[in-house]
Amino acid sequence: MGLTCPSKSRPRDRILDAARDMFRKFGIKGCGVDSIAEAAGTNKMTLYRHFGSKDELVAECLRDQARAVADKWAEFDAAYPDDPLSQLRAWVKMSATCDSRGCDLANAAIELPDEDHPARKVVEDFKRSQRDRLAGLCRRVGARDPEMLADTLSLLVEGARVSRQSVGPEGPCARFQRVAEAAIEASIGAA
Amino acid sequence: MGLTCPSKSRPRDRILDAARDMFRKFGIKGCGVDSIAEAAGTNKMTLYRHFGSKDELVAECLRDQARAVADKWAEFDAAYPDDPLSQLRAWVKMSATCDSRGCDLANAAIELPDEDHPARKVVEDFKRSQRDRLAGLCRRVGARDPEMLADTLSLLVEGARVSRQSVGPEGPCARFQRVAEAAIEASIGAA
DNA sequence: AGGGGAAGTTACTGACCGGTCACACCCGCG
DNA sequence: CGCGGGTGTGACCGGTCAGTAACTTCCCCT
Repeated sequence: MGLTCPSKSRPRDRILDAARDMFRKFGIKGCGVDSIAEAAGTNKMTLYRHFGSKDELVAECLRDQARAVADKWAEFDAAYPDDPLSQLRAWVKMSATCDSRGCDLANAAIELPDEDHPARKVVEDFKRSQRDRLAGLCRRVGARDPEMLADTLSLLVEGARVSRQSVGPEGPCARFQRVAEAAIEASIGAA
Repeated sequence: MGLTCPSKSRPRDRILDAARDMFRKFGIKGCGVDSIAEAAGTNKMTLYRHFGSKDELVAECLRDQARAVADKWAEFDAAYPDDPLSQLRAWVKMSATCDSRGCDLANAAIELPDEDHPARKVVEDFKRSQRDRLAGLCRRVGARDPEMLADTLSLLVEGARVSRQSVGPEGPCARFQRVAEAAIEASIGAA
């Protein structure tokens, strides 16, 4: 069964986990495939047998995290069925209390300027679907201008995540939740 | 024999310019000192005589850009003396129409997770002073909650810049200016 | 004219990079 | 038993990295 134990799981999953951790700690370009394999308790050869290249490993890693976020949305939907406002608030709260290293997808886009990198498409698709999901909620919540609110929230959460990395958690991002909730309230209050 | 015509200026300035350009194009970790020196029409040795290390070059580069932004603020102050609202709007407009590769300072913070990197302090100081300047303007403009407005605008502009890199200029950042101006208006309208 | 500092040149170090190879191993399955 | 696929091992490739040394050449200033 799904033992969380160290190395009994499949190498592929361990590599993915280790890569995510190391990319976060040192940046994508900041760690080599050898160290990733070692951190995963395996070796470079096995890594290359599962992922054709480092670039592909990065892309798959990001796909994995995109899936995790999709699961979060599903959780919110299950927790507050037919209650888009609560879902929206839960999402804001989650975004406010998440890890200090920001959004790995956005970070990857910044760290990999090459438009042809396989990770770029993953990031773009993810961010777009993220905004669409948000816009759907804004519509269902009865916002005066749902598209506008969706973009506002998108910008705020993106800004909060990058601000936390550059000035720390005591900076502008400390007020993110209040600002975001005020934006929601203003948009549905004036309907 | 003057092959290197395009460069009459001092090597140090050329290196700084070339480094800025290349860091933007390929990322900081994405280009070596040798290529930077070559792009600057000089050589690695001269680069190392002016900047002790690549890390120091990065830091100096960012200090340079921080100075450029400070100059922008001075311009706004000169263009609209004693008119904080116009200054604020000019800053919003500038932030909306700036280059597509985002804020180099914030990008550096994301690309260099090591807290001890000399560039990190530069970024943190810059972002903090940036927010303070903004807060000062928000106060003078008579905003209901100046600190809140300053943080809102900080988050929005930071978000717009990173969003432009991950989803492109047609994404949420396209509505940045409208959102930001609405936030300003809401904050001074309700005074 | 000449002296000195700044700049250019070449070559080098040692480490590390992404990626590949050949080969030994282990373990479940028939 | 033997077979085969997934895994581990270590060596290896060519290239690039940051950083240094020793020497030459240029140009500005007195």
